[in-house]
Amino acid sequence: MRRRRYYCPVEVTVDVLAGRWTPVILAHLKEGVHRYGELRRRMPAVSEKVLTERLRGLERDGLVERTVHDGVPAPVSYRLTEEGRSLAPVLAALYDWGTARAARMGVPVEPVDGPVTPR
Amino acid sequence: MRRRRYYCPVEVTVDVLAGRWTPVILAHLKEGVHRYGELRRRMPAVSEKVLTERLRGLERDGLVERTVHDGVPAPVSYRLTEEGRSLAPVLAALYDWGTARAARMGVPVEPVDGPVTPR
DNA sequence: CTGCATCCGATGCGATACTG
DNA sequence: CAGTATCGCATCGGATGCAG
Repeated sequence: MRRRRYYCPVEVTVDVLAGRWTPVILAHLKEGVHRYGELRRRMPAVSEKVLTERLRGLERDGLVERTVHDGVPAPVSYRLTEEGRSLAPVLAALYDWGTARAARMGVPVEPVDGPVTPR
Repeated sequence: MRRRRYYCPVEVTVDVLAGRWTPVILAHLKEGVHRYGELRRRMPAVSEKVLTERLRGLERDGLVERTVHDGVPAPVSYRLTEEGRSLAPVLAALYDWGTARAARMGVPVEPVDGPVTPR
């Protein structure tokens, strides 16, 4: 973990989900196994650098598993670990509130490759 | 909102909850109205600068309401707005997962409910 | 008590170019 | 296809000092 002492459980969660894109990556992986390129398509606004950095960090924290498959070039897939799947309620809550907030604010949300529907 | 386009509802939520301390502040306010000093006591690791910045931002985003009471010096209290209270499921999920994660990792979480702990 | 002002380092993030 | 390497800006956030 990053800090010595925690005074609220929320601080623990925030440490793991830190960064602008970490929760978004996990929300997509919650839907199933995804290739690197699939994640890129679903997150057009994130740079390759940041996407890779976050995936490495999530791997280090034990939330995501990286698998290199046979093939040329070698396909790489990412999936949630058991620990990562335990975040499902958090990710669903983030998703639901974002949906409602966007509706209240009249802000459009345009998923790529069809809806990214949780659950 | 910060960005023009959203490709996933989670991005909307993350924009509002951005920052290391924002979710923690909201989680404390979810428990009830709090004075500035009470928030300081419950969040010993955050600086006054950041706490004030976040509270102002949350006020701007319509999640928190700031009230100056009579008295010298004037007491100031903070409470969630209706929009802020709509975050309750998100905050509860963050809290619950943090609690479980800390237990799995053997990391202690020590809430400050009593007197001030000086830094 | 509740803050604001200032400084400043650390980190996050985006853009671009390049590679096995 | 799935990354690395590099650069530079922006933002975050901690420390300190001061004020009404």
